[in-house]
Amino acid sequence: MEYKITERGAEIKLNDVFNLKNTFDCGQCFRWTENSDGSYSGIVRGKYARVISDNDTIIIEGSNEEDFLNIWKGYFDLDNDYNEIRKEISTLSPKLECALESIDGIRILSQEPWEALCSFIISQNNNIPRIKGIVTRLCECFGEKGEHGYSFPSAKRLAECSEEDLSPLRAGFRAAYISDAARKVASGEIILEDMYTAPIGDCRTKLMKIKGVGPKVAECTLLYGLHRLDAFPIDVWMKKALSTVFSELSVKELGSYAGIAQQYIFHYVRLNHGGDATAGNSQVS
DNA sequence: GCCCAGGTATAAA
DNA sequence: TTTATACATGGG
Repeated sequence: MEYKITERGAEIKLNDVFNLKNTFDCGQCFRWTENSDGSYSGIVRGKYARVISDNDTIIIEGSNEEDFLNIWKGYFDLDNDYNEIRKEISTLSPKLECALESIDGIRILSQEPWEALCSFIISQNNNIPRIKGIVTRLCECFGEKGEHGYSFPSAKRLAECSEEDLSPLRAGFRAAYISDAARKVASGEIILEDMYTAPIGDCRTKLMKIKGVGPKVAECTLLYGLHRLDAFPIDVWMKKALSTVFSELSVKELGSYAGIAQQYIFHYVRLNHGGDATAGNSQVS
């Protein structure tokens, strides 16, 4: 990865691919919006950027060098070479090899831990358009207004809210879960930042003390919010597909890139099983 | 209208 | 330990 800073922003030359659509619209994040020219706009840690993809170059418009190094490089996981990761994973199984080809250029974002936790609490038994709507209203109601939009509200800010205060979100039964998560994080009962390095089993256990956080939300929080590539949400919600399509694989075999592998598997199953990711029945010879 | 959403809490088997 | 249901809301 090489980068240079121009008046336009940060320009990055990659060894691997960065497919914006596959990355931003796959359900790992809910705050990026596509522009009419195929670029995407979003706000991370209160900083706005517009991302443009041009072959092996991506441009993070609006980023200076400091923000590139402190925010965007880590957020977009630019130090990881996904070609190398793909090679490593693809040796495990021919079926998995197909999965890897089916969804090229996806990257696992390293989102803000609290935003990820909150977003995936909202995501349960919900669809992506509505998740985005609730998250948008959450930011508009309780985030800080900047030049280009709102930041994601802090746990502290949300911990101050009653459930009635959260009613404009129209989050349904999830409002109580958001409150409980905000209180536990704001009080220090749960320290998300420790989970970058703590044993992953301990992280799961702690996260699941929050009301409304089960195995799936916990894994997603770890994968997308703490960049734990060893987290593996697919293992807990897509057992059928995993057992029928990739029965020969285990999380252990997928190694430290289990999270990335799960993204490929998810898209493969969606593409090859009529969009029903939970089906996984008999279509594999 | 009807079905259901990359789930979870709760109450039974 | 596994299996069934309710849950708030609204997208398609």
